[in-house]
Amino acid sequence: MEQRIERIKKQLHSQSYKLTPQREATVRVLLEHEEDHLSAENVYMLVKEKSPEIGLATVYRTLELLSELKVVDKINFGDGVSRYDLRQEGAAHFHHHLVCIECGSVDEIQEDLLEDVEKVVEKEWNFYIKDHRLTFHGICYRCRDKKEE
Amino acid sequence: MEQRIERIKKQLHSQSYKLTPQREATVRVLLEHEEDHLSAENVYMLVKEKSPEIGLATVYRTLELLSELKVVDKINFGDGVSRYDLRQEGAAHFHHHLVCIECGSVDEIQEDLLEDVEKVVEKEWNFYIKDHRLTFHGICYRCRDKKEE
DNA sequence: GTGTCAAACGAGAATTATTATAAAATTATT
DNA sequence: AATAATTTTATAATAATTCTCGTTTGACAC
Repeated sequence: MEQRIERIKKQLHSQSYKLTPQREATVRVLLEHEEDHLSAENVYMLVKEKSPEIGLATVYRTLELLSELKVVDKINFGDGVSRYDLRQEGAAHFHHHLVCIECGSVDEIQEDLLEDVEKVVEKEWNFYIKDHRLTFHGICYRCRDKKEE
Repeated sequence: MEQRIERIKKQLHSQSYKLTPQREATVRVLLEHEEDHLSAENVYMLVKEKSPEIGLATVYRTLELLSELKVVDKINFGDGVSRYDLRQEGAAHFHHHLVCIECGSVDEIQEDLLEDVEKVVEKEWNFYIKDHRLTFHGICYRCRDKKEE
């Protein structure tokens, strides 16, 4: 945890940004909820518990900044809210998501899976891929189990 | 064109919805701009040209309805606006997109490409896939050509 | 055709997420 | 400690979308 914060601090400094207490508090919340897909509002409320003086705009700016630095990914599942997801350190590519249309849960797939597809796209469409977003909508294992009962 | 409208009309009727003049005008705009990825505002302005009395809320309501019926897909490229895309008739799956980070163009890939990936996901994650969204971000062939000049 | 009733519409208000603004506070540096 | 630049706070502004509600329309029975 401390090491990751330290590395993020260095990353900020290398572009002459500061790791202010507000930014650190925000990063800590993201690290503590790595599994989740928090909205800006979610992050705001969680940060407020530890640092009640923080403003919503600061959280937005911090998330925007972290997004630019590729520390987090800003994603959108079509529910009108942006969600922010910590990138795995050293991950070349963005991970995928499984959104359950029954219970609304969002699971992550860290494996790449798209290598072959990307080769085809690069070749057939002459498109130089920098990043990708892949989301599956369907029914998760939990809801499937429930139905069998 | 007329046949597709006729089929959409039947689809609406089968769920006891009406194809009102406003709805028909909206569908016509979508058919005429099948290549594009129009926002609700875009659609509204185009429909207004032919049917100036139409209201913005009606366009939103119609797009929402068509989205429920799977006639259009509501997509979100992360620019804060929802876009609406006609589904290919009979297409089992939603098509993919290539978003160029230089010129902002959006191209479509109609081929499935994900069959193998989906098999893996269904099996390994025990997830029953109903639909998917796949978007690549990168540099399109037009911008690549430009750079070589 | 006319009456009826639910569905759909239009106009504008309301809501929600996000961004901009400006004054005050903080930070690193001298 | 003073300075200058960055960052924060609080609030206002904006933009996309949805809601409300009084009015209109369309489909069907008579």
